[in-house]
Amino acid sequence: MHDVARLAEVSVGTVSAVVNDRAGVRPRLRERVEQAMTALDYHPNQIARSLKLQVTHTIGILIPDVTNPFFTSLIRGVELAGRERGYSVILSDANNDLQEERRQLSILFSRRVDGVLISSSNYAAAEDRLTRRRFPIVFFDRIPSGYTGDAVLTDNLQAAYRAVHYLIELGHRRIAIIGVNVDFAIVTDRVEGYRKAMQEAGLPVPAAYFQQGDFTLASGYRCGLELLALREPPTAVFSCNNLMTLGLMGVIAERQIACPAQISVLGFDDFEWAATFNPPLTTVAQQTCEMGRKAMEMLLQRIESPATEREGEPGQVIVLEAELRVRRSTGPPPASDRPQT
Amino acid sequence: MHDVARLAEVSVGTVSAVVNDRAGVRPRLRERVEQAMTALDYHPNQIARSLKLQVTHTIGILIPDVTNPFFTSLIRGVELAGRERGYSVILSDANNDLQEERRQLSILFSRRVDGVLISSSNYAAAEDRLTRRRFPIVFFDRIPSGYTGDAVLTDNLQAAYRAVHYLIELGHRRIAIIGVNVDFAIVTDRVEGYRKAMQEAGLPVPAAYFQQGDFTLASGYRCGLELLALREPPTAVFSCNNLMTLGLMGVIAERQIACPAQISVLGFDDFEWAATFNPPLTTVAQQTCEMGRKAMEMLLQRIESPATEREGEPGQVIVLEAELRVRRSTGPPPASDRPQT
DNA sequence: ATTTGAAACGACAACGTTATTATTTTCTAG
DNA sequence: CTAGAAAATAATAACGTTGTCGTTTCAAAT
Repeated sequence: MHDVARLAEVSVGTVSAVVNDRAGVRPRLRERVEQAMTALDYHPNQIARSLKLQVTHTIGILIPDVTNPFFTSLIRGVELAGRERGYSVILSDANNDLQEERRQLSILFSRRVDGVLISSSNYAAAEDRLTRRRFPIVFFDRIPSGYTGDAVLTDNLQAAYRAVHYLIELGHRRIAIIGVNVDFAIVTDRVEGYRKAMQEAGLPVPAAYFQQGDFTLASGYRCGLELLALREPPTAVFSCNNLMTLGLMGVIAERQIACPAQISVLGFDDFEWAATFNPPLTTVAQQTCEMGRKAMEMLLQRIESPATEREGEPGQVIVLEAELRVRRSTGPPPASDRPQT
Repeated sequence: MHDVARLAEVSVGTVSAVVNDRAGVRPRLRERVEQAMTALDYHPNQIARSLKLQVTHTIGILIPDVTNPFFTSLIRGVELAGRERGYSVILSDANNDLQEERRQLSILFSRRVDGVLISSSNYAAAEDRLTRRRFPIVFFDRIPSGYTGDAVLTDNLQAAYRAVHYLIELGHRRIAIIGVNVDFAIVTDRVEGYRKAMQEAGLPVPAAYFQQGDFTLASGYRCGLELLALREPPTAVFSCNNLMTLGLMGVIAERQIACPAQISVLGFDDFEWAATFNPPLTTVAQQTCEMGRKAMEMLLQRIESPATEREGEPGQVIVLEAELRVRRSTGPPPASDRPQT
């Protein structure tokens, strides 16, 4: 900057003024400065600027698994929204590890990110340090129960309810679910939606139809195995996340069980190639990219509103609708299992 | 830091010394400082530190598409390697857009990242500004032809050659390829491997068997459509990337063509659920996570070696082997198409 | 021409660190 | 005990910006 100032024969203050295009610098000078900048290939040092301004225009995003397509689609939304307003994003993959999540959070804080977006592997980690300080933070998707701050999530209960209801309407009576044994609304609500739909239809839910995975493909495979080994296997399965659905489809293909003829599969989470799967998967599609976008916008709004305003405000929650995408992994149950009418 | 110093009744210099645990501070004082730090919940300001040290311990990674599983797996490797050495990563998704790539690169530079990892959508953008300055940069995967600096990539030619050779050994004679019309070694080498295998076997490659996609699922679908519409459709298809393979599988399932009985499919790029696909996909598996890791390590090595050393050194290139994972989307051609022996 | 008010510009102190230099304390040996 | 060396601590100038506050320049009005 000093070099630019010297070359253009102005003071550094003036250079700063043209960089941030503040009013009050005469066209002639401005031009001279701009020429000097390109001549020297000068790029303002954002680090120095951050130090001075106490603002980094950087946010951190902390997710449990970068390789999960749900999150990558979401990241795209975050990036897009951030880019429009000049924010960069530091990516942290907690790898489903609590310790790691806490450590990453601490690093982000040290780097003075202006805020963080988080899909938690765990609640406490985020809560203790950041929210207590009224640090701008918004949770999305995996929101721990009991959290009352800013968040954006899908209407999981309603979405699950409708999905299972659809299966019931197709004539299924023996419907299993693959859930996850953690205390996130994302899971409990989906299970609740399932229960509600089943209960309304007067359908029983034997304990064996209630499987617990852990979000991974392998666990979906394992649960599928259990379900198919049952004396009375389900005619439809509702799987609570994308990777578990894929695992389940793995067993089904392996055992050469006809889908949907013998068993219907309906999975939560859509992804680009769900439609080219064989059979094309019926899914509950969340607005992933939109979720990322909304979460980012919410965060930026918090960041850019003065701290005093933040103080009193209650947590804001955005709920997105999900869409049932009927493809060909669901169909009526086998004739022998149809309810007599 | 001043507060900590005041509370511990020492100078800021001493606090700095204990934070960076430099030698020469007596145990008694050190303890007092540490107590003060925890009492005030002090976290060193990395921004100020970066400004002073002229080093950010941050690298940028620029990729063409975050939602592509190939890249996400790679990102994981990058993160892992970075974490071990205290580096954070700023993610930039160029979205396959040249303009955007250039802009993002400029932003990364302004943020004074210590280096960048890039899988290019385009060559010139990266070249002009960064490499000319001997800025630490390593390319991976999508490396523009003509680039001579640091890079890590798969032995694409060999991998493609072996894949196609495998198809030929199965008895296929009419083998098509879905490539991409860009000047990246990643593509040209795969095509070259295909050609080499075909030529060696004395097999013809009609122009119609040579399709051009653009890395996307939709393009794979489109190319598949073209191939199947041929008067003499291929009995096997070699697809040059994961999304195009998925698109191709889409058409095949839609048209109810038996795979592998009627047509074999072999795709470049493996992914977690390729094995649970129906049929399980035969793929060429690159060491994605390892590629990320290696690229990061190479970059960090450049960064941490003094600039003078960097000057003369020629570009370093790491070549990784790929593995052919035979699953069930490939098999012998239909009986009518078998070569007479 | 001179005054006057506004608009342009420059000097300089921060921002939170680190590293160098200067100063004080502690220890060792005569 | 005290001189001297060695070790520990303090003071302070950077790092590259921004914004405040004087000071200068300019254009219009007298």
